[in-house]
Amino acid sequence: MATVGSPRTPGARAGLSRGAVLAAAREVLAGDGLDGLSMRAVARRLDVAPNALYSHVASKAALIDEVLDDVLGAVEQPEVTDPRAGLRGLLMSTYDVLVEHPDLVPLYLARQGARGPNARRLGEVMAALLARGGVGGRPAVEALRVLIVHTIGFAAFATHPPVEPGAGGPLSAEELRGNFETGLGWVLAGILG
Amino acid sequence: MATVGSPRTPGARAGLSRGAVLAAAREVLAGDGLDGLSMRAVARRLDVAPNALYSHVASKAALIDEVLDDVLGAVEQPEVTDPRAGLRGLLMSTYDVLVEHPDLVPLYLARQGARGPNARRLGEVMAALLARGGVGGRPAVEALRVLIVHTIGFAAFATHPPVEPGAGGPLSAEELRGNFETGLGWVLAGILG
DNA sequence: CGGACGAGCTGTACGGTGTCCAATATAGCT
DNA sequence: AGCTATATTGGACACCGTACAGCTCGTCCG
Repeated sequence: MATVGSPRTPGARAGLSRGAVLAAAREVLAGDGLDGLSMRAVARRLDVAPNALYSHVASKAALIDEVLDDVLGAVEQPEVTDPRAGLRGLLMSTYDVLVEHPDLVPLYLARQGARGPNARRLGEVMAALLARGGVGGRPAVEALRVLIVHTIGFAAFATHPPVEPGAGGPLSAEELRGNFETGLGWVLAGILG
Repeated sequence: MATVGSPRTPGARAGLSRGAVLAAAREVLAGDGLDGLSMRAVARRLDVAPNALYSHVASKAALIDEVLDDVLGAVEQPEVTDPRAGLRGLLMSTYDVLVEHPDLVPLYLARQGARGPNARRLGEVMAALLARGGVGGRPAVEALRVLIVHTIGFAAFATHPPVEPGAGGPLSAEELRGNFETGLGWVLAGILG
């Protein structure tokens, strides 16, 4: 999960750390949902005054950004070098990670993905796979965008299903995942020919 | 834009109406952006106490839901009956409408589309087009989902561009629209064969 | 060993939010 | 005219994010 510890700076009392704040935020999120995620709630969970958080995090938005990127650290990077299989594996893993954190998905949605080092790393891996498949430059940027949209968007559907437009009962997680993979196949076919 | 007027109920003072509240909310949104959209701001614009809004709208969430569905009334319904052309036209129009309301897009994103009558009507039209293309039942539901995800997701990219992963300057609105249409073509090819 | 430094944390406070309650004003119907 | 149902108000509650000043304490320098 790639949470880092602080390297013992001078004047540091025993208490908090950036990682602890991050962890507490994720616990609050898991327990009380997105609406329950407030600075005060995080501080309460750490038995600390709300302002104390600001020694470790610039703002609530920054906190959320860090949580989002942190979670992406769990995405498995494919060992295959075949573009289609690699992208499929990477994005399926991304989808799985997102679905494991339902409360975070609307946040990814609202921010169009994360922005930290983990997210950047994933973007680079995807770009490399595309390049290996002969897709580079502007088309690669476009393809990347379609893939990311499809993945986050579908994770959102899986975690926060809206009203079903047609008919049929609620879909199981497996069906949804299959649905995602099918659509992913279409998109990859379009990208890689 | 399909805003409705109230049919003059007894005891009604000259003032407000559900439609007026909706309109004021959209004006605030256009003027001050999403962050500026508060019940108090809407009330201020109507020269009215904040609580007065609650006579016409159940909650802020309900207000937002109605605004979202309202905007969808501007989507052009295709006259064509050919599934591919019809879906393409419908979704391109949806994309255009979404892009015209940048501040609303994150809200569509967060709620996975709208839920009111306009949204339902669009869903039915799409389902009918799919059925005419020989896609029905569960596969139609899946296809619908992929299409909606692609459209809203891409509108989000167009209106709130994240950091570009690869390289190249910022994309123009036309390029983005073309990018959307290309991806849409891939998806439609996958759905309709 | 002692003092200074600087970071972590707290108390307090400001301006904002969504929304509930009781009370008032107003329009239409009988 | 009186009644009733509704719209609207004033006030309040419980939160929110976060800025500022000050205290506490570990660490380092002299």
